[in-house]
Amino acid sequence: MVDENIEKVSIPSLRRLPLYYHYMKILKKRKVDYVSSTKIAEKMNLTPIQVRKDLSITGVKGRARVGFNIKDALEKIEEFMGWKDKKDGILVGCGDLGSALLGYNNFKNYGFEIVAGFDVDEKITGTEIHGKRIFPIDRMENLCKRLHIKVGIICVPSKSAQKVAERMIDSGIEAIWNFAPAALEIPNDIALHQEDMAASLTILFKKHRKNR
Amino acid sequence: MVDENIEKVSIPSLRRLPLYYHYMKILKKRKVDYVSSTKIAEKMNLTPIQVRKDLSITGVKGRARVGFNIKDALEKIEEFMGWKDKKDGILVGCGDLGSALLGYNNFKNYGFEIVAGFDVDEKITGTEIHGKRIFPIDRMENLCKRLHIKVGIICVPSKSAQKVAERMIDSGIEAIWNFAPAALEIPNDIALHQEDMAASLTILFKKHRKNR
DNA sequence: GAATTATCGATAAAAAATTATCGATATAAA
DNA sequence: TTTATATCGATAATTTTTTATCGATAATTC
Repeated sequence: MVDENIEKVSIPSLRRLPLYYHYMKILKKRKVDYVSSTKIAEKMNLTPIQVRKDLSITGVKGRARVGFNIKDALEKIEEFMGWKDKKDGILVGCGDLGSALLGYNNFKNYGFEIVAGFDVDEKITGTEIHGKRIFPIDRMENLCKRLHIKVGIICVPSKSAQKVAERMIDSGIEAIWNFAPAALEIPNDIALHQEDMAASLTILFKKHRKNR
Repeated sequence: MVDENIEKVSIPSLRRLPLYYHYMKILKKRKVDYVSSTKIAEKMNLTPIQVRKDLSITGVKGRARVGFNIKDALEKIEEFMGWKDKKDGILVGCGDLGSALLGYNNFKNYGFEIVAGFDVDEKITGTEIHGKRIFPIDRMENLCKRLHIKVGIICVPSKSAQKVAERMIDSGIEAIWNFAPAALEIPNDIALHQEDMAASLTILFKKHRKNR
């Protein structure tokens, strides 16, 4: 059931589900057992209907007059979001942002782990950052293929991003998470998610303007 | 015209516009003068119609059989996205991610600048990170009010995020960019943009699954 | 110079996402 | 025990977003 639905869920829903999850995590810590869609919706300025609809896709069932069992809901969200499947990834470009991501502790909560970093800078290759070993880029293909790594994070400057992406694809990477402000040209069968600070900032400012 | 439309543009459009922008920036560097929606769409696996529609909201006009003048389009996108208006912000939580953002050079391309960082850790308050001064949190209200700062970035651990958000609001902050994996409860008139690694990762993996 | 073609932009159609309605149900109050 | 109420979940309506259609236009080819 989940396996059928995961293909049909909308991106906005995928962005909202983690919010419900974060909130329910807090409630669980406070020993709360149930929460209603009304309550959740209030907290995040959404409609209860939307919250119910989003939650329903995970397969969790609510109880009339009571709401959703928090333990169940957390479980179902984790399952649906695929956070229980372990996935390894590599990161290229160990500058400030790359290093920060290498040390980002929350990835493990979502089933993800960065197993190694790559960089061109010989001053850092051979060292460790946040406990992750950093290799020169020409080691990428071998390492990825050997460990069957399918996820790559790009944190290099824009002008090198395309080249790195191509190299990742040659290394067997099938999903690219791009933090460089660059429009990558990649084959249709490679998954790409663009993390765009420009877009984020603009969305924030747009909301701000609307509020005034 | 832009002022009317900015209220009506969809979030997905706002996420796509920077991609067109990045791509056209590259073309401009290569001395290309015109590009068609067909070409752009091809590069990023979209439809030409969607590209035209997105671009049209910025006010840029294309030429039949030729496409869009790149210089004009870049200009119009910058204007429409509000990247020409200068905005200052502060950042709370100068750990790995916070520090990386303090040193993120691209913000200035989008009219944004972080003018100061705040932290509880006395080992770093009083110092500078990437040239930005770091203050203890109790200085926030005074500084924000004095400099009329309206934008705040949260990079603290989840459990402190709500408290920091409230403190920001008390300090006059009107737009919050939250990097902590926490669902903030804030008044309706405060703009909030959640940067959620959990959501991003999941969207990436979902795309990946679909491709296989 | 006429025919062909690529592209735009306006409008229409289709698809997707959000919101509303309402009967069913479970708890609490009378 | 009965009544009132909060909530769910299914379905319907609405709104928003995406995609298709098509005439107009500008460059290219014949």
